[in-house]
Amino acid sequence: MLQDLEIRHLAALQAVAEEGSFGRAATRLGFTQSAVSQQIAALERAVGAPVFDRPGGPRRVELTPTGVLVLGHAEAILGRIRTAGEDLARLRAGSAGYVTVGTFQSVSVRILPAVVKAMRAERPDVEIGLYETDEQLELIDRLVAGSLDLTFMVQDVEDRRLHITDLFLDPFVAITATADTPQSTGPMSAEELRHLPLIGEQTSSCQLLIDKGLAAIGVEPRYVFRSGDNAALQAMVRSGLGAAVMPLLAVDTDDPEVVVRPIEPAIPPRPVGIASVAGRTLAPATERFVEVAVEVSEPYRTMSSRVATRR
Amino acid sequence: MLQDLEIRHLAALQAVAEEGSFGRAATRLGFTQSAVSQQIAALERAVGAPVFDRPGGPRRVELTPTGVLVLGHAEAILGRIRTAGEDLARLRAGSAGYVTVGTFQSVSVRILPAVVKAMRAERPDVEIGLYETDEQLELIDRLVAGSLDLTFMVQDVEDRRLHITDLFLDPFVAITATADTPQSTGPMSAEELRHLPLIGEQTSSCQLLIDKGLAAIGVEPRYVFRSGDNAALQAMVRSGLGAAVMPLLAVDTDDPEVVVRPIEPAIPPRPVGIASVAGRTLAPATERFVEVAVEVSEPYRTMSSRVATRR
DNA sequence: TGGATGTGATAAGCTGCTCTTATGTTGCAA
DNA sequence: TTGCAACATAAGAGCAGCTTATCACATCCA
Repeated sequence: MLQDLEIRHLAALQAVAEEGSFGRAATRLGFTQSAVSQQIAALERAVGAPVFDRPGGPRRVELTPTGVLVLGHAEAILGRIRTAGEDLARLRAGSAGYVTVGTFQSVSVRILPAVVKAMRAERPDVEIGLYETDEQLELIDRLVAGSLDLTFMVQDVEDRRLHITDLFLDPFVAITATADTPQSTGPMSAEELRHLPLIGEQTSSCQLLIDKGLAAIGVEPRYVFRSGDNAALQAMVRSGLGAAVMPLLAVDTDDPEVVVRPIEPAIPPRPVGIASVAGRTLAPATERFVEVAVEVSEPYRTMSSRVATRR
Repeated sequence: MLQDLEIRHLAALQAVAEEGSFGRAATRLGFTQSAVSQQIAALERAVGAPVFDRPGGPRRVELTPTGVLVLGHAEAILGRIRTAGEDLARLRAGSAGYVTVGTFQSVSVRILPAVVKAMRAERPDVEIGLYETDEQLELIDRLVAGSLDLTFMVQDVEDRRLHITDLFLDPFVAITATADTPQSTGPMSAEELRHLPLIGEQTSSCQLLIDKGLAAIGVEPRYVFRSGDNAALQAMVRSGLGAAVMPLLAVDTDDPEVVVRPIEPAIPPRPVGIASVAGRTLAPATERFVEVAVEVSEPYRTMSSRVATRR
């Protein structure tokens, strides 16, 4: 019975309660008195009891206790609809919303701070949530499952479920301790790599790429230490434990104690992109996030081409 | 545009979101797939954007960001309707609700405690609000204005706006200090009253009734003290300052230091009743309050007839 | 690769709701 | 009593929304 309630009935209830008259309420709503009368009758049928006392004659109609109760709920519902409209307007304008983004270590450190800063400056009401892991498959699973709107990723696989926006090519470089690199910083040869003790990541999607790349140029790496943390890895190199092959993005290039050297012959750079689920509608704020990510990674596009093409 | 939203559309949105399929949602709602498809289309027209991504084929349809937002509001609204139904059921059963009652001093002390106690025992979820004043016109104004559901009153006027339930006749009696009343407690004669110093109320609707009644039996009262508080008044009598003419209900008959005596010839008792606004629908809890008031004042009906008929 | 299956969209037709217009009914006021 | 003002009700017109039937499309499996 209550299922037959209609929003229009609730609006009529509110208007009549405020005006104290079916006729005036009808004028306000743009209906005839008869229509409002029938709407209230329908509402009373749905509710199962009269909502107005009609004293007859020129006196105001007044709410019954039932009417007072229903009006309370009606105003809450009508208010909800009003705020829903405001929320929709903000969502449409992209000025508000949630964006949940998957990320991994090197992006978190080099790219994300600038993206988040730009978004906060441009659209302060957009909330950004982050989820970081170096397991790319987990990022993709979460993206497809819907708990992420976007995720940064390395495009090492084709996945037709994803729509990927390219950001830049991140070349693999070798880093060695400055103290252990007397000669001028030329490229690192495969021959040299073959004999150096290496420091690597824990087994991860990135490390697999590195090993595959090294194998392609005939290097079977000899790891003497592994760490899951890029900064720790670089500290090991700095202390002279060995060299490392890392994606450029993961390297702190401001560190004077290490030398960054391209690898010769180059191994294929990892393409970094940002992915959404193919066919899924994105909120404007989310689409803007992608654009901002493209803008912010502009320097890495030129830099990577500089390093990558220097072979 | 948002005005075209219908509750049925919101229910469809919720069902489809939960089922992940238009067809299954339709089954659940008792419609055909086509109907649900059209309902969602209508909702999307009202909202101005798609609420579902339809991947095509046997995959689940998924909410867009707009859909997530609208669904949030939809569930709030549907929840409101559900709780409205529950509230209505309770109101209908009379097991809950607000009753606001006007009262005056003597009723507050002698009648109300028993009524409130009985109501609380019988319907613990009914809330009772009280408003007390000895200005009867104010009680009636508030009742008619709607800030009171009921009011206790003395029926000294005809008022066609009110619907009055009789409770009992409250006789006027004389009280004198036990110490000053050596002879056995016979009725108080007009002659005796004429010579006694009297203690009276402040000018109030009740005091006016008393003076009118006394005038009718040829007594022009000589007041030596006035108080607005019945207990204070009785204390004055107790201390020997004079006698008092009071409605029986206002007298603490358990006080051994005062003697309660009928007046001879009797002056017309005041009829105590409980009033609601004529034509106004009362909540079941409110109607029950009136019934309980009638039950509780039963002893006063027999007592008043006992005293009043003894003339 | 091609058909079977499952899914949503769309067209057509019909039902029924919800308006409007017109009139009835009721309570108040003069 | 009459007149007025307000809500209720009846009847009809228009249209929204449902059902049936069909299309279009993607996946899955042989």
